[in-house]
Amino acid sequence: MEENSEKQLNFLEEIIEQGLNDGTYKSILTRFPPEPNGYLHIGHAKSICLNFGLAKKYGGKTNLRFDDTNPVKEDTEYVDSIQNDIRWLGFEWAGVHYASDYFEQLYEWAEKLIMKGLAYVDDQTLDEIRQNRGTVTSPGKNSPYRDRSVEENLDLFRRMRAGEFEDGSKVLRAKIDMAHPNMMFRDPIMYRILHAHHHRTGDKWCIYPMYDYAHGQSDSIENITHSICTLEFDIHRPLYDWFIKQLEIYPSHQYEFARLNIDYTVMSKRKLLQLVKENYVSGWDDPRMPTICGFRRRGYTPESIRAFCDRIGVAKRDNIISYSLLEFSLREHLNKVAQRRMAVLNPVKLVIDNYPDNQEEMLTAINNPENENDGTRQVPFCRELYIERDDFMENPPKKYFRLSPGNEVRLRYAYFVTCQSVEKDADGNITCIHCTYDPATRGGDAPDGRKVKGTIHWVSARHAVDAEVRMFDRLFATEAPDEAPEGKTFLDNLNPNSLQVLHGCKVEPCLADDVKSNVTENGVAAPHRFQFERLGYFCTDPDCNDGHLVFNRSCTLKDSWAKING
RNA sequence: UGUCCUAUGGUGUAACGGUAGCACAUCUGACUCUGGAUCAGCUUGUCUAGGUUCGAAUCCUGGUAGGACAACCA
Repeated sequence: MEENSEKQLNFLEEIIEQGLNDGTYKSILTRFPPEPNGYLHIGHAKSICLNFGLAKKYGGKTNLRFDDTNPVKEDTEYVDSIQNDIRWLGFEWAGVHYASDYFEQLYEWAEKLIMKGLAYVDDQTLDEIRQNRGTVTSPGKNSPYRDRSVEENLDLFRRMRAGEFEDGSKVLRAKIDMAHPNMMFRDPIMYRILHAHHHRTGDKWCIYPMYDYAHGQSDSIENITHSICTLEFDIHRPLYDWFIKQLEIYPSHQYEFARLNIDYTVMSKRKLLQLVKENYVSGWDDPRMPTICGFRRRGYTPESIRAFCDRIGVAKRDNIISYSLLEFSLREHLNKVAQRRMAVLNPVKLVIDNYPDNQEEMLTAINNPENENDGTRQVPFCRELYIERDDFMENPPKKYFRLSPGNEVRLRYAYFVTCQSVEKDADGNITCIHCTYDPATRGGDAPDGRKVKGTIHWVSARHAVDAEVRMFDRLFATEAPDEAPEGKTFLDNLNPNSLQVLHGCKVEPCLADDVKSNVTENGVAAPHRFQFERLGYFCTDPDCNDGHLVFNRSCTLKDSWAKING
């Protein structure tokens, strides 16, 4: 298995191993380069796991670099959240860098390019530049300012920096080829004038470099060996290489992989921002959001997200991963580590008529059958209990193993009970189920060896604690929410039932104590996670306070009854 | 009438000229004090047409399909 997985390398691992073997580099240095203009999402997690994971695997390092070349969109709120999320995922960077740290160097290199006759100041308007760029199938036209002298360009560029010109009145362009079949080469803009306050450099600059002029050089300055990015930058690579070549600086190389897509969700920062800003969700960390902080609040573990990223692989073809793979990764981890508790989400009262009214007892429950070290706990039991409404049917279909008139089931870790009768209200709703129990089955086993097919969970009505439980479903109702018909947008694909809040749920009393301690994960606050038996995995929400318990459903258990039942 | 990238089961991803494998999903069965977990098993795939070769998922050519590129965004 080990041997096998070592042999089956993805294309990036092959590139790295080849470079290591032929001595192109002694060790590798990667970077994760987010723009601080939004929160990280699961797609970034893929990139993080790749960049940090690859470096780790080959004994290299990874820099965190904020690509902060557009002051109007960026904010320190985002740089904080990004660092938080990377740490929580379990990765540590070698150094934190900012593209803005390199503004001075970038500026000097721009002058160098001007002096080599490879850059010029263009006075055309935005519109003119657009017009003259041509289209993908037709060549562009040279700017009338394209042949200014080196001296004039230098003078103008220095005055741009000095703040003599209005926003949008001039740009610095690389002088390449306005007829190039690759649009990226049609005299790409290197600098624009932006009299805007930058979150780090303040008002020092009024000209800011464009992505193409900043990214490769930033990689080069840091001696990044492998600059790994998503496919849409593929077409930028020749430009990336061009600047490095003309500047005669360290040759970092760019490699592209296909970004992550998951069904029933959207992955664009712009759309996620819109969901937040227009209040379709409660915030960036709404548990329905595909953001890292959303998944964290939903109860996902760093381990499960890393396992997911491992499993989806990496290649260059477009892909849409099934959400169920994410849930599988979560269940796989939580099944091993989450303690079990009993909680009744939709309670109906059950009375054991032959159990003495004045009697109470404690029963022993196993905390986690997957981990003996988690031990056991005591659960209070008495004459009156709550069970799940779904666990009783007056007229059950075939193969229904749960409680029904005359049928015997096991109350988990407690007793066998048999349903004798039900009480109903005027509308015919069941208000109370009457049972008798067999005292000999204490703990859940029958000394006479008789078996029951069904085991149901319960909580003592006298001891239960109230809780609010938030049931989440997919945020979008359609598999590919980005694909909206004419006149519609992705917002029309929102699932109106993505959140269902349940009040008056009844949970085991010990949960009230469980919730009191603080949990951190890699230094970041994290929720308590439990398996509510037979229901799914749930975690505490930050909205919990002293008198009020709030749980989020992270995911359900696999439910083969639901399948049978349709 | 552009340049570039991509094409393997339902979904992902391996196979590097020599037995198409793995995971998820699906379906069967076993087991079970969670209709969970676990275990065993079944079904399902090389876009297409040529070419090279003893042999092609793999190399070559054409086609088809999908994607990226025409922000003073990244």
